[in-house]
Order: sequence, then C-alpha cells, then structure tokens
Amino acid sequence: MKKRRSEELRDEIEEMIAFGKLPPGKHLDETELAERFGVSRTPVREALNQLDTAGLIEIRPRRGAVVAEFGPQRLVEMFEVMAELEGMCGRLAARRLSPDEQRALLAVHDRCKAAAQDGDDPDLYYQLNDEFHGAIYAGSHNEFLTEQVWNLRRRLRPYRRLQLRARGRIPKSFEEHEAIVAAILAGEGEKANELLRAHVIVQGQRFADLMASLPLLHANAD
Amino acid sequence: MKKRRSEELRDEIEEMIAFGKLPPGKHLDETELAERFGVSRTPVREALNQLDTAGLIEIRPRRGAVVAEFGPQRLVEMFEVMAELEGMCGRLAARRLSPDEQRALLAVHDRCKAAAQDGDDPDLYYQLNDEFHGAIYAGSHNEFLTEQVWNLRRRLRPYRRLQLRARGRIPKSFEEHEAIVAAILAGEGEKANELLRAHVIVQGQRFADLMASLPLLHANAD
DNA sequence: CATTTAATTTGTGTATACAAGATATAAATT
DNA sequence: AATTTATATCTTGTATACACAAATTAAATG
Repeated sequence: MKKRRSEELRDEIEEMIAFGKLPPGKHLDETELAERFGVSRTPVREALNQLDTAGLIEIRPRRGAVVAEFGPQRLVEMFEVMAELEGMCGRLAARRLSPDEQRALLAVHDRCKAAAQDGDDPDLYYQLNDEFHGAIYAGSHNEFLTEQVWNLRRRLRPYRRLQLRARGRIPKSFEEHEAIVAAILAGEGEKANELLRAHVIVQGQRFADLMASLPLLHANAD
Repeated sequence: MKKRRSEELRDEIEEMIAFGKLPPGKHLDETELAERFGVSRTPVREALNQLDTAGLIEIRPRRGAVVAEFGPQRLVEMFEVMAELEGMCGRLAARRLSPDEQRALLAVHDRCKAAAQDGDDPDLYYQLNDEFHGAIYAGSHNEFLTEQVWNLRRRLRPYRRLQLRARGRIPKSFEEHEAIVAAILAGEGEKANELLRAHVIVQGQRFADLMASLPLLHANAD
C-alpha cells in the first residue's frame, strides 16, 4: 500500500521526538521542516496536525507547534491511566491467551532474561521490554485496547528514555515480569492485573520524581 | 482566544457526526464540504485530518474520507475499554471527591431522577446522563484520564443515539446510578468501580446486539 | 537610560493552482 | 452479450501564492 508523503513525515517526526532529537518544548518550524525533508509546507502541516491530535505535539494558534511537554503532575496522571490499561490487558490475557500466545510470551520473556543478565545493553532490554508488554496486549484479544495502550506508550516514550540508565532498574523490572508471567499463565486474571498495575505505576512515580528534580529539562526547551 | 477556521470546522463536522447528520460510512467530499461552509479545501482537509487521528472518521489514501464505522466486535471492544476507564474514574472519585463535588454529583443525580420520572424527554435524560458521568470523571482528579474518557464517549456517541429509545432502559439506568452514587459517597472505591464497569459494559452488549440485528445500518451507508 | 510605541520581519492560516491516482464511461474484441 | 481495455472525468495530494497576526527590532519620548 502506497503511503502519502504526509504520513511518512508524521512517522519520521514522531521518531525524532521518540529518540529525543526533538526534545519536549522544542519549537517546530514548518518552513524549516519542509526544507529539511524537501517538500512544501502543506504535507508538513498535515503531519503536524496529526501529531497534535495524537497528543505528541501542541499547536498553539498563530504561534506554531512545540513538542508536547508534560509536567510531573500530568506524567503521574498518564502513568496512572497506562497502569490501568496495562492491568486490564493482563487480566484479559490471563483468561484469553491461546497456547501459541503463551509460548510466545514465554519466549520473549526468556529473551528479556538473557538481556537482563548481560546487563550491558540497556537499549536491547528496552526493546525486548516493549515486545514483552506487546505480547500481553495482543493476548488481551481486544484490538481497540491494544491500539490505545500502544498509543499511550508512544506518547510516553520520550520520557521513558530518561529512565533507561536508572541503576538497578532492569533486574527489578525483570523480577516483576516473572511474577506477571506466572500469574498470566496460571490464569489468575486479578493477580496479573494487580501486578501489572504496580509494575507500571511505580515507573510513573520514578519518572515524576526524576522530572521534579530536573526542572532544567523544562527550562532549556527552546 | 481566537480560533482557527479549521478548528471550528472540525467541531461542526464532529457535531454533524454525533447527531447522525453524517451517518457511519458516509463519504465526505472535501470540495462539497468546502462549498457548504464557504471556505477553501485547505481548512476542511485540516479538520478531516484531525477527525481521522481522533478516530471519528477514516481517511483512506487517495480514496477520500468516510465517517468511522465500527462493527459489533469493535463496538464491544470499545465499550470494554470504556467500562474499564469509567470504573477507574469511579474508584478514584470515591477516594478523591471534595465536598463541593459530592454536592454537585448529588445535584445532577437529582436532575436525572426528575428526567427519568418524567419519562417523555429521552433527549434530556441523555444529556443529563452525560453530565452525571462527567461529574464522576471530574471527581477522579485526573485530567488526562478525564480527557481520554470524554474522547471515547465522543467516538461512541453516534452509536449511543441508536439506543435512546430502547424500552425501559432509562429507569434501569437511573437505578444503577443510585447504587453508583451511594458507593462513591460512601468512599467504597472498589464497589464503585465494579458498578460502573457493569453499568457501561451492559450498554456495550446491548449496542452490539442491536448492531448485529440491524446490518442495514452498514449497508445503506453511501 | 528606560520604557513605550511604531515599523519591520518572520511565520502561520487560507486560497488557488497544478499534478497524479482512482473511478466511471465508452469502445472494441471475443 | 460480456468482458476487457482505453479514455475521460473526478477527487485527492502537493506546491505555490497571498493575507494577516504575532514577535522582534528600531526609534522616539519621558
């Protein structure tokens, strides 16, 4: 299927935001982006519009677009919702996971284990972590839910990166994964729900603390 | 604050969708809309883009936009998520509602009662019902959650309208509200959660059944 | 020298023009 | 007559042009 140029742009800009090339608060100049990508302003504007509605950037009328920038309060709120939705995925997955999906979950969990024990490639663990959670989302057998929770994950990505290097987080995360996998495979929906909720919300609190202690990230935006 | 024309258009088109003037599946012609509103295609396109990202319409590359049309399966999924988020609002509201907000909740609940007993104005009850749920959302003291759940409610609006005239639904709905209010005011978060979840999901199942039994709504789209 | 106001510049919002893909129509071949 | 192919028309996607608001800089006055 042939994409439109504006969609490609949206994805590229989104990637730049996710990987920190465009930090929160950064002003996005339409003309500049258009030149950089070798297109006119029109498709750039369409891309920005989409990112705005998706919540990744903010367009203020007549004053241009900036990469969305969430304060500690809002981050806590977003993680609170994320935790609820992830918990819901876990609860449903515990009831609905097919044998194939069970095997797939175990497989990615094992790969997480290897990455966690190696320790010296946090990027790899980060990526496998996404796959692990993705396996649970898919297991919910609720496509709409899956889309929503992936979407939220996207929006939080620029902030999660900050936490990559937090000391000792990876082994702790993996520990929690073990309990989650056990609960899901045992079909204990409510337990999986609780464990996942806690697993996610603890991250939210960490991020919020981090953000609150590093106000410079908000200051040096432009 | 001065809005841009494209935002006004977005709201107007959204309203037309919500009120069934543009039924699910209806093809949206950019030129036609532009003429109808007396503007060029540009702001119309921006509006459509936003509605697309928000999930109210679907834009298929090179083939134009249609009002989003959800099958029974997807409706069930959406209500499943809606139920979870509403339940979450209830759980949080039970813990966080301020005295003022408690009074406000009771007030709107009373107005619901009057409308339910009158019986002969389902539109009024529909509107008050929105306010009732809105009071609970606000009581969660989580703005992000509130935005998300309102957003979902918007997307489901064209379908909820179908159910307006379902026999005996209004008294039943009001009964459920009573239990929900009681739980929230008593600070029983988990109970409020459960009651709201059930309250919403039952609607989803009704809609899905209705949809499944009326495939004509899908057929006569164009 | 500071502060306010006028002028310039920069960048967004909308309109119009053009290009390219998709759909509909009509002709031709089997 | 039916199916396929070629042509025409229509709609979308992108580019360019213009209008207008906001930000910035320069000038003027206290």
